[in-house]
Amino acid sequence: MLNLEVLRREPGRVRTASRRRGISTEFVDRVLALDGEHRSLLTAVEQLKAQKNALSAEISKAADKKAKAAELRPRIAELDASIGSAGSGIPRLEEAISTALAEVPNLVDPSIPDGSDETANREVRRWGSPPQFAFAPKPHWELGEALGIFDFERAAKLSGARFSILRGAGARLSRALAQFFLDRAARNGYTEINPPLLVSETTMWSTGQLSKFSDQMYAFEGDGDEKLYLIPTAEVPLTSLHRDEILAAEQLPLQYTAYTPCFRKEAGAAGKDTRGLFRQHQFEKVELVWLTTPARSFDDLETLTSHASGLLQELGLAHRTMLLAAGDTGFNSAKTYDLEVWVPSFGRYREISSCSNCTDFQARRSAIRFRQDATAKPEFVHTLNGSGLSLGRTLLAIVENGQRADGGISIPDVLQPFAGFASIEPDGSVRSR
RNA sequence: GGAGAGAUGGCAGAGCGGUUGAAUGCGGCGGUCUUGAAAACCGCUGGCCCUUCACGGGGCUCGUGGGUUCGAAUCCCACUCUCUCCUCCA
Repeated sequence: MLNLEVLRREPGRVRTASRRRGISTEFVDRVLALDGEHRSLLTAVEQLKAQKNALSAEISKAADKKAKAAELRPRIAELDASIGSAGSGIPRLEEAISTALAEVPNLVDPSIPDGSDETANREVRRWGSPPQFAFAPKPHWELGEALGIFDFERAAKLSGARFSILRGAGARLSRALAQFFLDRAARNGYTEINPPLLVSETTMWSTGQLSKFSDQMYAFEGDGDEKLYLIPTAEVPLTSLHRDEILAAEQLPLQYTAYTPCFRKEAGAAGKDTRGLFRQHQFEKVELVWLTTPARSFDDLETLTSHASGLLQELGLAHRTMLLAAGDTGFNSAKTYDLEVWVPSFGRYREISSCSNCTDFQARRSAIRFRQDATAKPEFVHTLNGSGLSLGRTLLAIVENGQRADGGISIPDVLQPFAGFASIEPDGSVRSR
């Protein structure tokens, strides 16, 4: 959520950032008008309340409280009436302001490129080069089905389109990836969390998934009247861990990681990436989250991105780092790097990780604050998140990039100790070195 | 699923319906003392919002939302959460 104060003080900055995202700036004047009205009513009501409180104090100090109360009652009743009429509009205004504000995306950082879509994204780094095959490479769904390590047909039988089954060496490889990613996360200072996969509406709202993206998520009836949502990413529970807390500056940065399934409806993605593992309703991911201070959050974003990129480097997968243009940057984010891995069947780089600095946007919604020192006023932390990495997409990249002429798969060296094998043979069996 | 207990400031823990935004202890910050530290002693120490250049002034806040009252942490109602016992269970 945007800071109302920034809107008041620097409406021009808000307009500029919104225009860069390609969204209407009409809300700026609307919110400012509502805010002005709200504040004048508030001041009026508070003055009346102060008068009333003064009269009550007079009663409490009087020798004969009953008599004093009787004497002042008519004046108090008058004040009550004024308070009621002056204050009646306040809840409506507050509601209108917060609803309007909650729908405005984060302000984009000045350092990111202009542009309304992904064609304007800027490539900032490239690592490795796509493998050259002496044969016609196959897509992972063909390889995987032939090897018996992926089964899309039976997955469709069980659950419908956009579900997958990993089998034998495929399932083991996926588990090895999780182990590898978590192992590296631990080395990089992340604390591993095993969070709930169903979270409350409040939690979804506070990380900015609601109310804008409810059509992307699976919802269930909870015990009370609050719905429960299946997490679309572990960013949600990890970022919310310290909701409504005031942290000490020495605690920061906090780095968390979690290996979880993620669930997305993929509404609006009809016809896109319909084959293979690329886009699924259920997938697994190791997520990396930081809670940090405003002073260092953009440096921390570079570190976080390098952690994700480092995994691809260790796996020997060619990839590039894209700085997203304003129009392609997500709702919560001020600045996002996407990592794109080379996928032979697409003949191009495809997203495998997205690392974002959400600045104070989620922290304000979630009330996650810190104190510079014991006497300082609490300020909002900055939250960062990135995938490190998506298991399905990494798996398909390994299979496609590691394929051999005979249809077998070579496993990256670094993964072999975790997997327990060095290759998958054409018959689906595994072989150590 | 059944029965009971509770929710107060960073923590622990008081609180006859009327200067109680809240005793007391611990913790934290500042000071005195000390070569330094500890101990001891003194002072300060929640959050949100409005207003003010500032000093300051004001409102809200004792799980949440209502109600009673001139006045509620204290009384009433509803909800949420936590804990204990029984039951069930991976």
